[in-house]
Amino acid sequence: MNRRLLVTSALPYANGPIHIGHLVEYLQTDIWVRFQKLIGNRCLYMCADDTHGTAIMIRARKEGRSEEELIADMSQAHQRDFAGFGIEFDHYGSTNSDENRDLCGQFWKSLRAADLVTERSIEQLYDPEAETFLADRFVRGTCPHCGLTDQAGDNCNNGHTYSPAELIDPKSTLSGATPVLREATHLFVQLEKLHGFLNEWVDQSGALQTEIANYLKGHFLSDDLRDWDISRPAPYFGFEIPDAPGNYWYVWFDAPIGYVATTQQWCDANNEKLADWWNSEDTEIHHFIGKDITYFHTLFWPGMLKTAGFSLPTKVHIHGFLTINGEKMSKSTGTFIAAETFLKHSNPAYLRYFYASKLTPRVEDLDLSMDEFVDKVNSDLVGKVVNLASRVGKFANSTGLSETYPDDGGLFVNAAAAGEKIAEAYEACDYARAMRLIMELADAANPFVEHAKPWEMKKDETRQDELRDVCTVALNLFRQLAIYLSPVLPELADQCGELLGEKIVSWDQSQSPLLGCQPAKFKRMLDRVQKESLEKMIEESKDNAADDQNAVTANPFNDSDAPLKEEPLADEITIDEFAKVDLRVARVITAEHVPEANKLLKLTLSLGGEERRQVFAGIKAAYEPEALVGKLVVMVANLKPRKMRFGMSEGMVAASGPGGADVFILGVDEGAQPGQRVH
RNA sequence: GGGGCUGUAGCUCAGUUGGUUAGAGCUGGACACUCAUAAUGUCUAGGUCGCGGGUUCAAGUCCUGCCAGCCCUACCA
Repeated sequence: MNRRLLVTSALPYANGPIHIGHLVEYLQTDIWVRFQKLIGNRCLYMCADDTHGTAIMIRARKEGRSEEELIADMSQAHQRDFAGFGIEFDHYGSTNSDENRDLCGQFWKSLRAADLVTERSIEQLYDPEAETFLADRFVRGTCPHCGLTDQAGDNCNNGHTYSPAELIDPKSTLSGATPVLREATHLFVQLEKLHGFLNEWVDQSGALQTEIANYLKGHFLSDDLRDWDISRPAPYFGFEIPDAPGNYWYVWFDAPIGYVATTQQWCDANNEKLADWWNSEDTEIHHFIGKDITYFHTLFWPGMLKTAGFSLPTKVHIHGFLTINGEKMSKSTGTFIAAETFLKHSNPAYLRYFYASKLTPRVEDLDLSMDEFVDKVNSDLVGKVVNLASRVGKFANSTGLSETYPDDGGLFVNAAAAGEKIAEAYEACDYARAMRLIMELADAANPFVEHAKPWEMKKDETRQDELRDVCTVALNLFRQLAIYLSPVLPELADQCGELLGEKIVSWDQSQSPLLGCQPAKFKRMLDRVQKESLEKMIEESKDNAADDQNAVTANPFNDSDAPLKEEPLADEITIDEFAKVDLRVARVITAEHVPEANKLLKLTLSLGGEERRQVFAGIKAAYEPEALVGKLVVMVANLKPRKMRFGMSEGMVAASGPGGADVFILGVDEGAQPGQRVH
């Protein structure tokens, strides 16, 4: 009996482009959906752009255009990237749609009716310049516990946690303004009232991987569930709450409802009923998400669905993050690779196969090692699979395929039988296992050609029937591989279909051989990965990141680019070379004018204890001597002493600026000790 | 600090309900072949299955204690 499946991937946020980390999820989902369709299940793949929230509002403002323009562009870019990787949605929507607004209203009414909504006033930092409330990540300042500067709004690098209101000298990252504390009324969902339901769902439904169920039980469900802050005061880019004017639904309220709204749009266009998909015992709902958004999808979302009377997820498939060469993706090392950049330099089929070969049903991070990537794609895909077709393709074009399937020592039957296990692996999202099983078949197929020696038959007029039989076997074994791989490599399946004149549309085609047909002229199917192309990809990603960095960090403070232009960066040095420069913290003990000098002050610096250095510094126009005494400065302590007209200068005080009155001595934060080295 | 996961050949991993000399692919070495995208085939090398106890006729496989790595979360599990 055929199943009905509704499948979603998390909605990508309209604040940035798709990168290869995102693609783990969309490819995992796409492969699953293609597999389901191939085995004959009715399956819809729904996705949309997640468009609301402060970040979008701010970005649009910065770019000087409306939010609608921004999200329209972003949606187009996202869909272009997804299409480039062969990710095929049945419908791609947007959370900023009429359908979504209506459905949000419907969910909201249910929450009200169930008496789950409560109201409370909270204090939050407010940016008076940008005229908006600030989420924690939009505030930076000094940690109230340890004094570290430029720390995030809720925790510092030393591991202290605090509320943004406690930050010393807080600054808004949006405008650079000092935020003020303001009170605002927020609406909350009392999730605790659904505690019993959630306990049971997490424990009994089978919708969650066991490690996730354990995590939820230990982490959240063991205690009272906190109220969920579900509204944001104006200004906010989103939907205004109908019965609470001036308040907007928090982006995490309307985002998952976007799954339903997108289905609604698809239904309207295809003359189907929403209830058949979101309110039916006969439809399974499968969400694919990353581990970072676990609790939105496993606590709030089921709670909302339950309350509003929709079907609960049959399964929430949670995956880990992508690492590259064992490390987190990083802009500076060029491993933060945009989908677009990847497509420019490489073939999406490679990434589809590589991810498939690494994905398991567990919540584990997936590592993309460049060397492994090259090895795997070249030896598995090209060496074993594509090469199988390539080595008999030309012969087959002249011989055609036999009318009856020849004796192949049981290879075809064996591979047909393996289909069941492979299908089970796909179903369970254990693609790594599926790929392993398929490669075993490829490993068995190649020796057949080797031992049959078709090239000898080719030269002998009397052995053309034998040659045709070998081609028949080899191409049918290849076709089985192409069918089994088609969820991962749809293009290869198409090429196989073209070669043999029968499109691959169903898993069942793997169970019986194709006979008596005339293969088309053989065309090359897949090139080997060039390592150099990956290197170029990484180089370009570095450049992109550098551009980004400039765009992002320059903006909020409006820093000019003139200083850097006037004095460009020096040649790169190694850390060893840097280590030769011994910078030390020093305290200014005395500072006096040098009568004969125009620009110099004579300083005595202490490196702690009895260590003293006399330094002449060209800062007369910028600093009064009295103001310097007692100050901590940074000096170059191992600079070769230089004899000046006024005496020996035994080092340099570090300062920036073009000179004259514009000189700025480097200070050191409180707590530093004279004599400490600067690393 | 707490929770979870992992630790098997140089690398990536399989090892079913404990049962004969622990497997695959890649890499390395030797040879062969030439149909094929320097692809392929045959042979071969390489492991005290993280370490120590225990249960058992028998443990990579079960129990226990350590050690290491990763992930999550932190004066709340």
